[in-house]
Amino acid sequence: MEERIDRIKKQLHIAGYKLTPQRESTVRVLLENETDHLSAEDVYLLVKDKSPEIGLATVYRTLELLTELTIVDKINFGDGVSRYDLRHEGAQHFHHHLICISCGAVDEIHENLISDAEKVVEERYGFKIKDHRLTFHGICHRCQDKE
Amino acid sequence: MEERIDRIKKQLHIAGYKLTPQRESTVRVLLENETDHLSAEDVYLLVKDKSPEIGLATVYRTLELLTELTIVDKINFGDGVSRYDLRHEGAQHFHHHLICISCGAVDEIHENLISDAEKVVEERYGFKIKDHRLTFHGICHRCQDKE
DNA sequence: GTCTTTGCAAAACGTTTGCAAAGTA
DNA sequence: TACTTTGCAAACGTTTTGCAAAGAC
Repeated sequence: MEERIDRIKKQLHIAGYKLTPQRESTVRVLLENETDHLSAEDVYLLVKDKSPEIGLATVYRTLELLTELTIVDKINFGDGVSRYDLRHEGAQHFHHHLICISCGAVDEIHENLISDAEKVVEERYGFKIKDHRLTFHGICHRCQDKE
Repeated sequence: MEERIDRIKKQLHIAGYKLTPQRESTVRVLLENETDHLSAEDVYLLVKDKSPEIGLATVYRTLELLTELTIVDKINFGDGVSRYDLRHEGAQHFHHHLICISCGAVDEIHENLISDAEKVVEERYGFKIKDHRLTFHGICHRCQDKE
């Protein structure tokens, strides 16, 4: 936890930014809820519990900054809000998501499922890949068991 | 063109809806701009050229309806607007996208690049896939040539 | 003292909704 | 007639912005 905060602090400094108390609170909330997919509002409410003076705009600005530095990834599951997901330590690729259309759960897949696809895209389409988004929509194993 | 309109008309009728002039204009715009990735506003402006009386709300309602019937797919490239993409005739899977972070171009890939990944997801994660979204972000071949 | 960051409120933006009028079977 | 669809304007929810105050180096 503390090492990860430290590393993020360094990343900010290198880019010319400070890890202010508000930014640190925001980062901590993201770290403590790493498997969730929090919206800016979600983050704001959680940060507010511990630092009630924080403003929503600051949370938005912090999330934008973290996105720029690829510390978090901004994702959109099509429900009208952006969600923010910490990029995993040393992961060169953004993980994939399984969205259950029955219960709404969002599960993560951390193994790389598309290295073959990437090869095709780079070689056959001459496209230099920097990032990707892969999301499956369907029925999760829990909802299938219920039936 | 006309056959595709007819087929969509039938799909609407089966589901209990009519192909009104406004809906037809909207569908025509989508067909005429099939490789683009139009936002609701884009569609509205194009429809307005030919049918100036149409309202933006009608376009939104039509696009929502077409999405429900899986005639179009609603996609979100993370720029704050939903875009609408005609599902290809007989395509059992939604196509993939290459987004150039240099020039903003969005290219489509119609071959299925992720059948292996889908197998893994279904078998190893017990997830019943209904749909997917795969987008690559990077530098397109045109921008690479420019350098 | 300069430059960055913050909180607040207002504004902006895309999208949805209520409703009365128009259209359709 | 009963039901669907439309256009308009207003409302909505999320995100961004202007600005003066506070903070950091």
